[in-house]
Order: sequence, then C-alpha cells, then structure tokens
Amino acid sequence: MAGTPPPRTIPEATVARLPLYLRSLQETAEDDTSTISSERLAEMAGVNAAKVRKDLSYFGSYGTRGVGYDVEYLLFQIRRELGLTHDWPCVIAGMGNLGQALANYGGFSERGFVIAALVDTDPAKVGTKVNGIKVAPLDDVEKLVVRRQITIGIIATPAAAAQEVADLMVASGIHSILNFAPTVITVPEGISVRKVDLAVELQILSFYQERRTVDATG
Amino acid sequence: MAGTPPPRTIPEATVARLPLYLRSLQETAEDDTSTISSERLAEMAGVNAAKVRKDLSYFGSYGTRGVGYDVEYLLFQIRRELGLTHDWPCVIAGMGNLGQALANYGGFSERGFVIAALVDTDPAKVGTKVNGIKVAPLDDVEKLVVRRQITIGIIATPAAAAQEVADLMVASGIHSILNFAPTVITVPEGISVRKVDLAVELQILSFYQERRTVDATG
DNA sequence: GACACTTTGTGAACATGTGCACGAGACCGG
DNA sequence: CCGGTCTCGTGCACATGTTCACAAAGTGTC
Repeated sequence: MAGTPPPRTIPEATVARLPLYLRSLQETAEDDTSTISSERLAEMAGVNAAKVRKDLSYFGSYGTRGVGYDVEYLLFQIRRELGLTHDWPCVIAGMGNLGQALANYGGFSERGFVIAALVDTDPAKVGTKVNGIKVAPLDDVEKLVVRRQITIGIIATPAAAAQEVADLMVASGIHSILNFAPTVITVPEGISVRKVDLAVELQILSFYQERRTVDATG
Repeated sequence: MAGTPPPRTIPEATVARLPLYLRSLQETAEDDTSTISSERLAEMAGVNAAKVRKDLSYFGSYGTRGVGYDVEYLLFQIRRELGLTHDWPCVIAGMGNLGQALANYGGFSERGFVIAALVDTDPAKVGTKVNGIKVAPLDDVEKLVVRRQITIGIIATPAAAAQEVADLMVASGIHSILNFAPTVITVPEGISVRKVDLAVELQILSFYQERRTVDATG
C-alpha cells in the first residue's frame, strides 16, 4: 500500500546525506547495476548501513527485503525529494577569484544549478563576460531575479559586502543563499542560508593537527 | 588557580565554532574594545550565548563574572588552541578553476595558511606559475611535502583523481586534508579529512526550497 | 560595607543523531 | 512447499549537542 506517507519531517542530518546517496547511485547506475544493498550504498557514501536504511525509510519503503533497493527507482525518488527534477537558476554576486571560478565551474549546470546571472559592484567588471555571461551591476539583482525566476543566490563577495548583498537578494525574492563570504549574515525567518568558509575549515584541521603534534611531543 | 585544566576532550561542535569566535573577536579588537560579553560574542558569531560560555569553559575559565571576557586574552587562547601561533604550509593539488582561485585567494596566507606548493598532472600546466608559485608535477608531492614541511593538503582535482591524490598525500606524511572534489575519499585512521562540496550544498538548499514551494502550492 | 546589578560557569532537562540487533518479509534451491 | 539465506525496516539504548535557569562571583555606588 502506498497509503499515507510517513511523517514529513526529515531530520537535517538525513537531508545532508541525500546528495551523497544520489551521487553514489548515479555511479552505480552507470555500471548498469539495477539493485543496490544498503551496505554497498553505505560504503560508497562513506556512512553506516543502518543509517542509510533509516534515512531512506523516512521517505517510505523503497527497498525490497532480501534484495536491496532498485537503483533507478531510488534515484528518481531522491531526485524528486531534492527537487532536482527541474533546473534551479542561480545568481552569483561577486566576480573576484572565487566568483569567477564558480561561474566557470561546469559542475553546477551539470547538476541542474544553472548560472542565470552574475553581478558585481566594480564598474571595471560590469559589462565583461565570464563563461559567456555578462556581468551586471549589483543594483540589477532584483530585476534579474524576477525576470529569470532566480531562486538561489550565491554570495562570493568580500565579507564587508556580504550582508548588503544578502539583504538585496532577500528583497528580490530569493529564499536560498549559499554564502562564501567569511562572515555571518542574518536573514529573515524562512530564508535558508548555508555557508562555506574555507578559512574555517582549515582552522578546524589545524586544531586537530596541533593536538596530534602536541600529544606526540609532550 | 590555574591548576589542572578541564578534561582535554573538546566536543567537535565546539571546535567548529572556535573559528567563528576568533573572527568575531578580531573584529572586536579592531574597535579597541577590551572586554566582550558572551551575549555580544554570541550575537556576532550567530549562536546562542549559553553555547559560547560552555564552549569557552572547555578551555578553562577565561571570563570574569560581571564583566565578560578580555578580548586580547581570549584571542590569544583561541589562537593557541587552534594552532594559529605559527604558519601552516599547504599544498594544493589540481590547478583547474577552483585550484587556481584558491591559489590566488589572499585570505589563506592572511590567516596563516601559506600556499607552499602547487601540483597538477597536466603537462600543460606544470611549469606555469600561479600567484607566483610554480606548478610542479603531481609526483613531486612527497619531495615537496618533506622539504617544505607541508602539513595540510588541499584537493581541488576532478573526482576521479581525488583518491589517488589523497593516497599520495598521506604517503608523503600529510595528516590533514581539505577535499573539494565531489567524492568520498578514504584515508587511514588518524588522518583528518574535511570536505567542501559545492553541489551538495546547493542540493541541500534546493531540498528546502522545493518543500517550501510544494507546501505553499499544495 | 551593604546592596543592586551584571555576567560567568555549569547542572540538568531536552532534542537530535547514531548504531546495534533483531523481527519481518522476500528470494532460492531442492 | 519448506528450510536456508539475504536484506530491509525499526525499536531501543546510547552518544552528542543545545538550551534553560540559576547560584556564584565579580563590579559600582553610596
């Protein structure tokens, strides 16, 4: 029975793992393997098998006992859950090193995240093209977001500009922001923000490295 | 009493927040503010005040009741904990879009993470300079790591090459790896790996965005 | 020096996340 | 059709992380 699906509150930790499962399943599908066990999938995604089963069970019973999960079906379900059945137009703010690298990175559009607009405040950059896309002035964000139905904003500006850019994006109707600027941005309730901070990651690594060294020496 | 410090097992979640406190404190120090309350620090770092106090308490009692924390002293302590009292030489593997952007990014060396070497397999890239640093062939990793006492490896290669590069790094004596390649890499016990996966972040955002839209429509 | 006020440090309740272990269901071979 | 084997789905115990709430310990004022 398909009946009533299980409670629609998916743990955050589970959501964060879905993309890993997706990637593993895509690789599996390329090998023409039609079913996959939770154990194999766990190994590929670098997690525990029980966790895989529990994660997938939040979306219903997609597996078959004694057999495993149907790769194609599971792929479809996860794609659907992640909203990857359609493209997501994105805008990147900030055409510095990182912004340009992101604009040039093919991996995004490949996965359905289409760079629909680029903006920057620097007049020297406005008007130039990056990866075939014209850089617009920051003030055009609202117009672009509305016209091109952009739903995701990517902030690749210096820290000082990040909050202003975020405010502009939110005012334009964007609900999801990926922030690369090394600063905390505050947004109204209901807006999702994820941050990627390279320096923070390195500092976390250095914490453990330092401990290792000290523990070994002392 | 300085006495015996509290148990030396710092929760991971706490470690991950230290860099945020560090950044907030640095900003505060620039304003010539000499003390800061947990509440203010919490606001700046985007977390809860009780969490700040508990986090800091793992390292001892650095605060003064009724007053707050001494900014400079706390800065010093956090820097020490994070191992930021000295530089960390890094090697970046993979000089594609992202690798080049990372090599050119000033924020690293600014924070003590010095790019000490760049490597790539592409003969067309080997020998060229990025940000004034010569790109070496991948096979030179071990030599470079040893000679320049590199402790952190940054993987910015395509997914297919990531595991091989990681193995090479580990074999060379690197204990900390920051992985930008969209794949899970496996390393021996005792090696720290952190991953930054841009597509995964976007997919997590699209999950919540999709839910919002569906909930609003349906 | 007593009192009002501030802010830390932390015990305890609560929330979230993980992983074992096992019953339930599905396939298979004879 | 029956026992053996496989693998899912999940209850439960445990581990980790968060937040509240309050005593303790400071400062400042008169």
